[in-house]
Amino acid sequence: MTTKRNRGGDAVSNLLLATFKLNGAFLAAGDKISAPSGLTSARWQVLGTLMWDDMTVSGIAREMGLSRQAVQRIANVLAKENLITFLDNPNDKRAKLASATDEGRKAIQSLAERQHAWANATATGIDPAEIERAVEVMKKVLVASK
Amino acid sequence: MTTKRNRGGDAVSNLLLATFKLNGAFLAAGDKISAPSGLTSARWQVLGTLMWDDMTVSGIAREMGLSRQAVQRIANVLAKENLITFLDNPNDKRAKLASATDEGRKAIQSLAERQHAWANATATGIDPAEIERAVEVMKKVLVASK
DNA sequence: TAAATAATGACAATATATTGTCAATAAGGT
DNA sequence: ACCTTATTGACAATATATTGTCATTATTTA
Repeated sequence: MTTKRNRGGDAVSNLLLATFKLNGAFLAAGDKISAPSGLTSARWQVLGTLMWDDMTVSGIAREMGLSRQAVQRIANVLAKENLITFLDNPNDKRAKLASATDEGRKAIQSLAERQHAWANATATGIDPAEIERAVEVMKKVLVASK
Repeated sequence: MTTKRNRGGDAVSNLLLATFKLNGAFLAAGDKISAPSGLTSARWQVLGTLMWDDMTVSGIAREMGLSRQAVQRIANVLAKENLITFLDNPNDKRAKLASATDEGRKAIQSLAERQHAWANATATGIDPAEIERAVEVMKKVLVASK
């Protein structure tokens, strides 16, 4: 006797497909939005994380849900482009603090306008509460999927 | 005067972050599920698309929302591993039909049990209707984001 | 039917991301 | 203090995915 998916299992499977597609679409949109600033979705995300707080690479990875090494690679690229710098971390000799430079902050700020316009446009015609509920469900599934 | 994100725009931005994280978690889960069959998330997805219908590489890409070349690469790998074959397509001399071999079908079937168990387990404790609503919202956003 | 346009796979370059290993450092438990 | 365990960045190998170009084949349009 084989295990069958129940209604919940089917729903999760459909959520999986929807997530893959939406992920691709969001990445494409992000690349379009960030291209004029010389960035990409991935670099924008890492740089954006550093807008308010200096953080270690490992910390960024945890916050973003990516592997440490993926973020490390991006951070090294950003450092080479002088969008971030690494500051000594008094709390850990290994893990320096990544910190956005003025140039990096400018790059992010120049994106904000386009990002806001895109996000607002994308949301038009959809009940915001609906989207917020969807996000809550996704967070639940995220925890349960592990 | 700069454009500010409204509630909908904020919601879409949060959806974006949730989508990225869930995408990563689903890929990790998929790799775990498919590893015992010698597959990965990506290969499983392409192979799975061919369970019922033979399709061209371009067709698979459209269905999956990936680039043509990404699917082409995976399909070539699957062909090399004898999990799919390319059949002549009477309708198009360029685009052969990718078709799952018996070996490929067996690989997918051996995954089904584990996938069902995972999907059911992931869904437990969450109202299926909630997940279904979330999927509908994501589809709406997918269309709007382009 | 002829010509313009689009779709397709091959090929290549590049970006993104995971996994694994290693040595250095940190953190926790005894 | 000591020892075990965990975290971290460097390095490397590999998988995933996009973008661009090209020649070939299909499709649409005039």
